[in-house]
Amino acid sequence: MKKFKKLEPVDTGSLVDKVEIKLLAFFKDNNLKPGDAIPKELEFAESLGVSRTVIREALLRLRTLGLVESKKHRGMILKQPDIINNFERILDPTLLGEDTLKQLFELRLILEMGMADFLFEHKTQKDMDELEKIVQAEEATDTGKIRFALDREIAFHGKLYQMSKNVTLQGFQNLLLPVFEYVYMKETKNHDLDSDHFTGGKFITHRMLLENLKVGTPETFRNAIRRHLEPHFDHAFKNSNK
Amino acid sequence: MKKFKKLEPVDTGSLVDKVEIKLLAFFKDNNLKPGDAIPKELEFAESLGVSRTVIREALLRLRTLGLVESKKHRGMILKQPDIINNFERILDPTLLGEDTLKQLFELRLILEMGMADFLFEHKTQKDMDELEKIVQAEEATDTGKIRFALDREIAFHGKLYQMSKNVTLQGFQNLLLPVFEYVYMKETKNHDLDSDHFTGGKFITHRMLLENLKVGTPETFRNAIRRHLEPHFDHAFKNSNK
DNA sequence: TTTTGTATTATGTCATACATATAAAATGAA
DNA sequence: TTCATTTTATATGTATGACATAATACAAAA
Repeated sequence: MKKFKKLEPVDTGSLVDKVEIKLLAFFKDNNLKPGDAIPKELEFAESLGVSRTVIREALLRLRTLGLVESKKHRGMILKQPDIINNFERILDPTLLGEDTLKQLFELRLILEMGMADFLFEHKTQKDMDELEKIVQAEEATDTGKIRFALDREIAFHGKLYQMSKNVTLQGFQNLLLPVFEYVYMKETKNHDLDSDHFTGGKFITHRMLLENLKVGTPETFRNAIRRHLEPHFDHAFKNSNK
Repeated sequence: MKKFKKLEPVDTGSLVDKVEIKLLAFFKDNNLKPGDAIPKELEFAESLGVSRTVIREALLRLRTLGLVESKKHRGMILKQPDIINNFERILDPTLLGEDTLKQLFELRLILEMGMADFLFEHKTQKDMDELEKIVQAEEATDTGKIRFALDREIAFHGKLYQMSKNVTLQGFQNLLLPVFEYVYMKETKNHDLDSDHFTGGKFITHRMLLENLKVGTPETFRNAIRRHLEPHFDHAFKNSNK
C-alpha cells in the first residue's frame, strides 16, 4: 500500500461551537464581570458575520450554563454562573446509570468527611441550638421505621451542610439528596438492614456527633463521623470490590 | 375598596421553559435510557403545538447539559449526562466573582480532606510507584520558584484524586484546578510568601504524605494532609472573618 | 463483490416577520 | 416645575419557510 502524506481533517465543528468560543473570548478580552451588560444579538450577528439564529443558540448555551442572563426584552447581562442549579434539572436518579449514582454517593461521603474544619470554624450558638432541637426531636420519636430514619438523617446532616456556611456546598447537598435517598432506600431494602444499623446500635449517633461538635476538635469530629458513616462506607467499598 | 376574587397570576414562563419540562417528562414517562433515540424535532413541534424554534431551544438546553446528544443530521439520542465537562468552559476564574471563587476553593479543601478513605481503599502498587516518582522528581528540582512549586502541587494532588478511582471526583478536580491556580497565585503574590511556606519548612511535605499513605491509616493521613493544607485553611478562614 | 451514484432524511443555518415586555422619552395635568 | 400618564423605541421571544449538508440505505454499475 502506497504511503500518502497525512491529510489534516477539515474543521467539522458547527458554527455555534465557534461562536460560543468567540463569545467567551469576547467576555474575557473586555474584562467583563458579572452584572455587566453585553451587546445585543443582532450586533453580535453582524460583527461575527453569522445569522441571529447562530448567535442565539450560542448565547442560549451560555444561558443554560448560567453565565449570562437575559432580561426579557431588554438585553442580556453577564451572570455569576450558578453551578449547582443546572445540575438539578438533569440529576434525576432514574435517568442516571448505576456507576454515576455510585460515584455521586461516594462524593457525598467525601464531602461530609471533609467539612469538619469548616463546621468548627463557622458554627454559631444559634446553629448549635437548632442542631440540639433536631437531635431532641429525633430522640423523642419512635425509632425503627426506616422512612422516618431517613427523614432524620436528612434533617441532621442537612443542618451540618448549612453550618459550613458554604452555599456552594449546600447546593451540592441538595443536589445529591435525591441520589442519597435513592441509594439509601436501596441499601436498606436490598440487605434487609434494620434502621438501628444506621442510627444506633454500635455506631455513633447524632447525639454523640453533636456532643463532639460542642467539646471536640475537627480531628475528633472527623473520626466520629467516619464511624457514623461506617455502614455507608462499607456499602461503597463492598460494591467496589465485586 | 371592593373585594375581588383572587386572580391567579398568569403563567409568565417562556414557552421554552414549558417545553423543556414536557420533554423531560416525556423521557421519564417513556422510561428512556441513555442510548435510546428520541423523536425528531418536527415531530415534537407538531405534537406539542409549537414551532420548531422552541423545540430546538429546549433541546439545545438539554444538549448543553449533556442529557441529549445530537448525531448530526441523523437524529438525537439520550445520553448519560456528563455533569462536569460542560462547566469547564465557563468556570473561568476571571469571569467569576470573589465569593464564588472563595467557595470553590473551600470546596477543594473539603474534597482533599474527605477522600482519605477512598485512597486507602483503592490504592494500588502502581499508583504508589507513580506517586513515588512524582515526589522524587520534585525533590530533585530546585525549590523556591513559585511557578514550579505550583506545577508540583498539581502533579501530586492530581495523582491523589486519580487514586480515588472516582471519575466524578477527578472531573471535579479538573474543574476546580483553574480556580486553585488562580487563588494560589494570588495568595503567594499578595502575602509575599516564599514557596517554603507551602512545600517545606514546618509543614508536612509531599514526601511525608506519601510515607503516610504507605504505612498509615485513613485517620493518620487525614491529620497529615490537614497540616499540609494548613496555609490554605488559614487563608480561607482569615478571609471569612473580615 | 465492491464501488459508485442517488434518494431520503434530520439537523444546521439563514432570512424575515411579528408579538410583547420593558425602559426611556414624551406628553399632559396639577 | 413636578408628578403621573401615555407613547415610543428597542431587544428578546416566537413563528414560519427555505435551503444546505451530512449520514444512511439502497440501487446501479463495474
